[in-house]
Amino acid sequence: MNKVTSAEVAARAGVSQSAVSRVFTPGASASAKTVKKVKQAAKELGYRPNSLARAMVSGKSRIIGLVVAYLENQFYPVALERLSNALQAKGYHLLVFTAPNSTEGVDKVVEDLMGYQVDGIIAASVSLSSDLAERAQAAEIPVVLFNRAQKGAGLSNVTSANRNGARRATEFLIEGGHNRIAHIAGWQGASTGRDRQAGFTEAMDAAGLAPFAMVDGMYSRPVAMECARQIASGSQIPDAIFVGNDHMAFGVIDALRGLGLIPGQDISVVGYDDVPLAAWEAYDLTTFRQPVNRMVEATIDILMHQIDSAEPHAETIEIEGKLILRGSARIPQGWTT
Amino acid sequence: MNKVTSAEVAARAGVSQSAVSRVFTPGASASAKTVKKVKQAAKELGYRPNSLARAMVSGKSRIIGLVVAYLENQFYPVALERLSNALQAKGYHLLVFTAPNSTEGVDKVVEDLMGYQVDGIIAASVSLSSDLAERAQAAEIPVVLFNRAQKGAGLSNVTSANRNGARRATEFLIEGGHNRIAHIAGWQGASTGRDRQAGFTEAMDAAGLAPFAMVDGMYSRPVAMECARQIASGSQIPDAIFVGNDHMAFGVIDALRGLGLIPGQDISVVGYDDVPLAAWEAYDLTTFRQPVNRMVEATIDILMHQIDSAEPHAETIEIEGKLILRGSARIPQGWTT
DNA sequence: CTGAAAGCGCTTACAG
DNA sequence: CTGAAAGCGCTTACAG
Repeated sequence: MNKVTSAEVAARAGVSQSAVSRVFTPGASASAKTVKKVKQAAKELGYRPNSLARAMVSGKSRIIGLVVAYLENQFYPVALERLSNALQAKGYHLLVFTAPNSTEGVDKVVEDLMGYQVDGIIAASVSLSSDLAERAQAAEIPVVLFNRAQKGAGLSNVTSANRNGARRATEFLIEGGHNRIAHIAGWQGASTGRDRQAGFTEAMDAAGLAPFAMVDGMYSRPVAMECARQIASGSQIPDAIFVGNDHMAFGVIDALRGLGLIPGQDISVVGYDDVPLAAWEAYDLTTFRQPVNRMVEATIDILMHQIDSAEPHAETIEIEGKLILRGSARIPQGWTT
Repeated sequence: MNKVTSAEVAARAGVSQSAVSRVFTPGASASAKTVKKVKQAAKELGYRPNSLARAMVSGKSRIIGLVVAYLENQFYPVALERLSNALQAKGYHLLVFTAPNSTEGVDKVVEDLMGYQVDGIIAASVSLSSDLAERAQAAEIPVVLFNRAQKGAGLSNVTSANRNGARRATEFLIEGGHNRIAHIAGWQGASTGRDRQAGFTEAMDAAGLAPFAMVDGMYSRPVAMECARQIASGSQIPDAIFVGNDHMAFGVIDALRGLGLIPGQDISVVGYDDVPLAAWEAYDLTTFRQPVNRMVEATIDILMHQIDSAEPHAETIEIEGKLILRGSARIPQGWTT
């Protein structure tokens, strides 16, 4: 007994194939008697509706495509898990495609995804070519960029308020009395990297401070470690480093300790994201939290809304985060919040 | 222009719909002239074959279902990424279902998966009811348990040689001169937790040593931390702790440090997995490596083989790992490898 | 409420 | 090599 079909169930239950279909279609009408007979027969045969056939005729696959570049940064597995849970609760599932972090790579993968007739696409930490963005729109499949902004492509974006957040993190450092503040920035090829750097610069300018150093850490642990070593090895070293994300900040802390410097004491380190590891004692990282839960909710809201509405339009959502105080950075006198 | 179909391409190219299909079906025959006309028309229209329709008629969806319980333990995101990459290279994709770590929860999710006509299922770190295992077999869909063994259910298993590995890790500790060795075990409801504990016990017995303590850490960070505090707070404390996996070992190290103990100096800590974080300086964890790459390869081999073969049978693969020496545990004199 | 029938977009024998 | 036709397993008007 390989695949059981609705026709077989119908035969056994003594009803038409349409009746079986109705029993398994939410909202369709069937008498209590029919429902009972069909459910009974279905159970005996071990029948489940074929989701693929259903998708073909209804035009809705209830599959959402997720494109991710790398899961090394703990922020993404966390987001993936939340996304999957929330989507499952709504009867959707995630078809996962890993992609190289290049526009061509992502484009190829998104095309594949479109072939699967996904109802929507979430692209995490990657960008699409504008050509592909147009194709997706033509195919009427909603795309939302998660944790990445891309203006003008007609795509929806969900990010935290990166510029604000970075500004506030930097202000925290300034108020803490630091005045040799360096920034190991997020990848400048990504909106998050640029926006956070802009926020840093804004706060420094407002305080009349020049950055001690400002380099691109590429969202890479080894690169960030190397940057930290360079910055903190000279005759004069910074008294604080604002790092473009937690993943790099962990590397920076490791590098600093390797130099004999104690974060939170000799030098302050602040990250961005607040991944679970940031709270672990080994790092105890002060960081600006990106509210993953709310980012996930917003992403799903947009998707669901666009799937339902005939005339979808791109939305840009920025969610405010908050600074989480821990031990890796000196806390200003009387600092609240 | 919403969805472009093969019929539209056929009309434009001046050939039959079947011809279009053949051009896009690997291995089907079409003249160079036809191929050219069709490709041209397809490009103009932005046509891609509908994978769902293809799956329906061919009976192969080229989708593999992945069931995961939790992504907190870094071992799983790493495995997920490798799995996805390797599968993509073969033209398959991962439909991800998150499941509560209970048999009922997993069963429900696997049923959903079967509804999607997946070509195979990978269940990572979860178990299936034997009832469901039978249903999967009846439906002829191969299931492989990743990092979990379950005998007698007729399912394939891929694990590392957990018992051996744990024995070797424990022997390493014994040869290092430790004699008050505790074990904070992996969850005893899981084969990995039990097998590693068995390996620990085996080595201890062989050396004529009684465990200083042996408790179930449930693969949970907070539980493991609490265990470590209890074990290391008395008047006599262990000189070594073998921990059931890295994820717990990080918590154990944090707890120990909180007690003023320095891992690798005052007390040795050995983990199991060798996740990337184990190599980071903040933990510098000596651990027994589970070869993820080879586990992934084996998983995919089994799946591909069973998808192709008419009469598939369950396979059980155990892959040998190796001890990775770092700073969290004292190294025996003259220890090699 | 229910059944017969059309159709979703493909692949694949079957003739030619 | 190529086209006409059947069929994959469903949902959904359409009559009754």
